[in-house]
Amino acid sequence: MTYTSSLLRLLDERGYIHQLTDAEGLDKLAAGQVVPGYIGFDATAPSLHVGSLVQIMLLRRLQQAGHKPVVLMGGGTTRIGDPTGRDESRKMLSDEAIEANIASIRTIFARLLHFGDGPTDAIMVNNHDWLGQLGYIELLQKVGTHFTVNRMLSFDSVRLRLEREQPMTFLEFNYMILQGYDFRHLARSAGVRLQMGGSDQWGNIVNGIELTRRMDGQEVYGLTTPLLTTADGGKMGKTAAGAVWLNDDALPAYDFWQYWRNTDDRDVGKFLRLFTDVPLDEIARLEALGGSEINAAKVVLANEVTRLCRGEAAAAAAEATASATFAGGGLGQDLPALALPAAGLSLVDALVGIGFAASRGEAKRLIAGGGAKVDGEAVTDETAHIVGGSEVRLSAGKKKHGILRPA
RNA sequence: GGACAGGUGGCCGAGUGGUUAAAGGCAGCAGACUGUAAAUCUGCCCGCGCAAGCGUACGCUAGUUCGAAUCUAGCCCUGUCCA
Repeated sequence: MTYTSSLLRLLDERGYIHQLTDAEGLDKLAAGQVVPGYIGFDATAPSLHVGSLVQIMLLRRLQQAGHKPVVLMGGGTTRIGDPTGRDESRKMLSDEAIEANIASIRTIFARLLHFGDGPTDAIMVNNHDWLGQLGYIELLQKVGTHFTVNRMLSFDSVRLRLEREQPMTFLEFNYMILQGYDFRHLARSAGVRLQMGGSDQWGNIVNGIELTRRMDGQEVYGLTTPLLTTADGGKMGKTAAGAVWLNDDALPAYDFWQYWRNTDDRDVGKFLRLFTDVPLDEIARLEALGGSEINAAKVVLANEVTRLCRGEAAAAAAEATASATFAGGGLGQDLPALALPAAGLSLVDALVGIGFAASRGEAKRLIAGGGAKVDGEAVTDETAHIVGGSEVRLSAGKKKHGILRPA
């Protein structure tokens, strides 16, 4: 359908919309007033990773279209764990750890959203503030009466778990009730009218909408984004080294830049639309590039995403390093580095020390397989020694490069 | 509380006394081909050691045995059914 509100038009043309609970209703609302909308985030780690970036960008779009982003930190629900898609119950975190995580995660939102007291300024809330107050009996009375177990059992998050004969605790089973309550609470206390989230959150969002309608007679809306996978079928944001973290201190900017630079050809256009502010006509031009020319589009993607998440300077430095290292065959200053003692260093120790191999055995296998290079030359002798005294370029495979600097 | 089934390497999943550091698959790493892409083919894939080898590992603990992932007992956890 064609939307009249700038919000839905923007979201639609950049590929954020998977499902809407009431497209017409929301379109009308968004065309006529500032719509506060929220997305919930977990506080299980000190940083969010690339898998959450669609949601963060969605809040950014909301603000760009003149509405109000509400970042909901799951300080309360993190103490429970969302059963969705997980085979195992989540570990419980201490209150202090959760608070510290929220503070750390806040820094990434500060880069991508404008916070403040104005009508379209972003705000951050923590559901521990209201869920923590709730008494069990009170919750059962107020909220429990609006849920039937029959229906709860039919939700994918529960059903799949049962079908796979994976355990699900009562604690987790309650997650959806608390999630639904969040929406109703935010609708009442902050005038929130929209909840967004990944497609796996559909059931939770619908629950919240119904609960809000039943308890308060208030009409609220839901929107989900498509499940993002890479073109080769993998999950977004996972690499060998682990998750691609958004926070500066969780992953070096150069590695973050490289993650985007190595995007599959087929994903370039999609990622540019979702993760950058590059205008659509420019994206259309970039994704039409054929053959190796598409690499130029990948550089734009890497630069833009890094700029948004890590800042202008970090993006420029990462690009300069990549350019010097790959195109120039030289050394960029942002590469991982290791001190090289005057007496030199064994190749094995150098590979382990700089982080290209997790153990000495792995380093030896890398060497034996022909993947270790010193100053661009493959070295296949496990006992090779690197002499000290001058700067050395150390590589593992074609993509991982580092510098050994005389100490 | 009872009966039955099950708990194996990052994941899935074989393995029922020695030749098992444990088949196979996925994921991952490297090589070839390329464009820092994909697909494909090849090699690698617990740790330490130059090596012979040593250490650690099949839910936990104690046993049987020359020898246990494999047998026994107790315990913990999960599922299904019964109460």
